[in-house]
Amino acid sequence: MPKDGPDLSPPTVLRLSEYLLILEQFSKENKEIISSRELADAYGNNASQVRQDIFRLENSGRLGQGYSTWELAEEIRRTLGLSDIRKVCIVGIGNLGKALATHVPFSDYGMSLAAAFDTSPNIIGKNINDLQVQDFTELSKTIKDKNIVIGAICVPTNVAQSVCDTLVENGVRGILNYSRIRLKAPKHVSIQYQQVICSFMQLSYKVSND
Amino acid sequence: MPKDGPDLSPPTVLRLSEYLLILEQFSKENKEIISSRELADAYGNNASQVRQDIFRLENSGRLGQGYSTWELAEEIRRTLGLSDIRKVCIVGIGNLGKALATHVPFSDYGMSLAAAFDTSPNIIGKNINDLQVQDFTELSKTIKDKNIVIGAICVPTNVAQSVCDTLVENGVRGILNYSRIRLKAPKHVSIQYQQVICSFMQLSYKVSND
DNA sequence: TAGATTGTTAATCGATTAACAATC
DNA sequence: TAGATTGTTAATCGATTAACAATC
Repeated sequence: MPKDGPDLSPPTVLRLSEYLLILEQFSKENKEIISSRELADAYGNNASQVRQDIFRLENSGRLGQGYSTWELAEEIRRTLGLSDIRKVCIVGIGNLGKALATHVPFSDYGMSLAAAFDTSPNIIGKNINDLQVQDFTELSKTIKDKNIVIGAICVPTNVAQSVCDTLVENGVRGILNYSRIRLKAPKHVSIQYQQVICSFMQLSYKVSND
Repeated sequence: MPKDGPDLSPPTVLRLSEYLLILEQFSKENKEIISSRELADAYGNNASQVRQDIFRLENSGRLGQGYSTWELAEEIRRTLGLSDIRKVCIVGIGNLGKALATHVPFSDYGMSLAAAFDTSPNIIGKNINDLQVQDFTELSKTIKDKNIVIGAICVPTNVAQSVCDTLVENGVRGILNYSRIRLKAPKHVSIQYQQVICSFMQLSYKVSND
């Protein structure tokens, strides 16, 4: 029983987060029990991998009976650290930042968008979802006061590194980077790259080769 | 010498596309030669993996001398199918679609944004980067006429599947999905999921566990 | 030349898939 | 009960890392 300590592999963590969206869907359709096979069909992998992923959780289904949609979702949430509402900020409220702020369902998944920053006077003070866009100069204070640990960088490439530095200085440990440069940050900081152009390139390769 | 046929693993394809951004950077700084070590340092992996990735390409560097920044970039582009300009469309020109249309540097990486669609009369006819947003009803004809093979879905979740179906019917074989549902499509169609909330969840896990 | 660096094979590591007893 | 399904170990597969001869 080597089942303790949180040490899920990155692919497993990614899939768990994606299962959560699917479980949400099933939940809405009032499906209370789901089997590894059904989840696999919805996801596009196989039942064995689903069970292997769920096996890593602290506890899970009922032997021989499938998983309770609700309990499984709850357990995934807990494992991903979403039980206590995690606070997030967005830096740079252009089209992209605005899109994230308005369309990402933070509150459905144990997070809350706690602050948004920009430097443009046209944007500062505007409201997005009951949240007022703040001046970038207030970033340090706000992040510390509100205990924000995750930040999305949606600023132009040339200022991305300096925004990253400021975030890190003030205690942010998870960064979603939409700029096109590779950021330098201390090892304790996790960076997720969202380089849209790279996704298009991957598609180009696939389209060329089958 | 088992070096033919295009059969790069997904992680390798992803990294190659990311190397390309880095090479671009070095190129701008007039660095003409780059070693596997330098590239690895910039990327954040190790020289061995860089060489292994490049080894998969048809040809590459000069033994003992490093890689020509320009030639390597060109070879990656070729391998990813970006030599002949690949045409792309975006469906749904809300904040997100607008952000992609304006900020993704398609033309720097062998692609071209050839069409954009929406259903709202407020948006149809507007110009983005010399491109006029078209009525969604023109999608089928336009995609076929212009030979568009890649599409980004930036529409609300409830219509995403039907947009996907229309794209596939008209010959699109690569889809970037920004909606929150899992799309059903024939096997010859590649789908890349860009579920932003999942990226945030992955960060949450990392932030919780180190 | 000697030091640096690639191309390429081999070794290691990790992730996926298969299998099946235990359970409901 | 019999059929379905999980939990978990073992087997397979693939990706990363190490090593080093060949080359400049």
